[in-house]
Amino acid sequence: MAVRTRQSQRRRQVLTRERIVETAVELLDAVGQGALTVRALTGRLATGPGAIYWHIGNMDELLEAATDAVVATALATRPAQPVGAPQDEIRAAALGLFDAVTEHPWLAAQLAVQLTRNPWGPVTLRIFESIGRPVRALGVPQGDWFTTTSTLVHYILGATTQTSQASGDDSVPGSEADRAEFLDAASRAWQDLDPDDYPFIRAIADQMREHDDREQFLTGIDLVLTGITTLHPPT
Amino acid sequence: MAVRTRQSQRRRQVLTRERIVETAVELLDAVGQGALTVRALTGRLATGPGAIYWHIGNMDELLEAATDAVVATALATRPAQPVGAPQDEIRAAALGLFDAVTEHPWLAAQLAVQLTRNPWGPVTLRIFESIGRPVRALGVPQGDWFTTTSTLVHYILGATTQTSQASGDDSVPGSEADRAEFLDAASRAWQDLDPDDYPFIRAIADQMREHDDREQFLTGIDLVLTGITTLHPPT
DNA sequence: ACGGGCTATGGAGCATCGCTCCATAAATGG
DNA sequence: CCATTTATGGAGCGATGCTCCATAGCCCGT
Repeated sequence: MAVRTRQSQRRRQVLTRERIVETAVELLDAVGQGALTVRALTGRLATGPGAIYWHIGNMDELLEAATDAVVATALATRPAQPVGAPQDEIRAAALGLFDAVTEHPWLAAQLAVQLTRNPWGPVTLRIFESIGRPVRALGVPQGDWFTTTSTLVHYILGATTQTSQASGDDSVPGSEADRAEFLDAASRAWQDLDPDDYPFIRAIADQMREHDDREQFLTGIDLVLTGITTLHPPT
Repeated sequence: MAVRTRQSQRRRQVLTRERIVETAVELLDAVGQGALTVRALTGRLATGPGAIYWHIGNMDELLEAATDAVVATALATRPAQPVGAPQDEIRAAALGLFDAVTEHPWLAAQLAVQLTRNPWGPVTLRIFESIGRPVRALGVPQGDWFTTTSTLVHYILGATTQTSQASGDDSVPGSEADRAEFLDAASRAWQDLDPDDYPFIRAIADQMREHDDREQFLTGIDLVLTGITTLHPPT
């Protein structure tokens, strides 16, 4: 009976919520944001909508689960116990998210949407925990833990959501040449703006063309960290 | 003929891109995010889809135009010439956006989505200009204008997109009592999390229940501003 | 061994969406 | 006054998320 029982745990092993989420991520990675439909899922999984909705309940719920899965692996690369300085912990977690977004172009939009629709969902919670722990280790007084961590998380999410490949297609990450071309076009467009309405944009058009997203992301992190350690000097 | 010409400028004044955007904002404010459909628009404007698509081209374009309109008025409340300290200019612009989001609940999701889909669209440009000008006045060296402003804008957008009414309905802003109830429930849920997985979240559950979004938003702004003035001390 | 009850499946189909097409009415220009 | 252009609104297409339901597979008590 032991054998029967072990087999029965998976019935015919056809469908699991886990397997659905997994294929959803595959589909999102391969074809892009707009291609994750229940029909595409039924095709890949050789089943019908009823079977999927038995496990998943909602399309938004599936997207949330897919996002949570990717974010979890992105943050799980760090060891459980902190090894370096708290600042490095924060940088590592932030970069984990940043790289996950560049690797999964659909993640940026999903992070943003779920941040608005369910501000304290599992994804936000996970990120908050990963950033909050080193913030605590940073010597920030307990009364400021929440606000300080919020500031960091908000910056990270704002920056990662804007850092998406600006290619026409949604699926392919876009080559380096495409990116250079895009930045060039944008920079030129900025030069042509109305000097009365957009003097500042025109002034930074050059910097914008030559900037590196990842490097700038880290600079922003350090800027916020500087603010934190200035307001709360380590004892 | 002059009279004819003046009349002809507006034909029968039935449809304008401006009028469509205006009704779109009304609809979004009244019924909520998911209720802005072309059919709802044709109903309110007593016309057909063809007429609307003659002016608008795309549903996303309409949403972008609506967002841009609201953001423009939110930022336009400030005088053209700076009157106070650069820090106050930045706070004013940020609060303008913050209040616009609380007034138009759909704005948060739209800001987020457009930030990912079109990172350098008109909306982002407008916000960048409003924040960049006081950043320049802050004495930040020219080479750091772009990065510094980016950091601020990213924090502002990240924070405003999370600050949405967490009510079930999408339309009504949600009463004060609803918010208190929601925070209470969330705080209690956090207490019940696994202590091994979420020690930090559990530790800040109390602060989370009692926090004020707007106040915390401003604290975050000041934190970033502290980082800026620390890295770039005013001469 | 076997049959009732629960779990899970996949297909048919519904309501609704964004959007296109097109006949045509209104304004313009020669 | 007519030909041309501009603008309109309705019919309808393809596709979507999701529900409903007949039924197949599995568990368990007898």
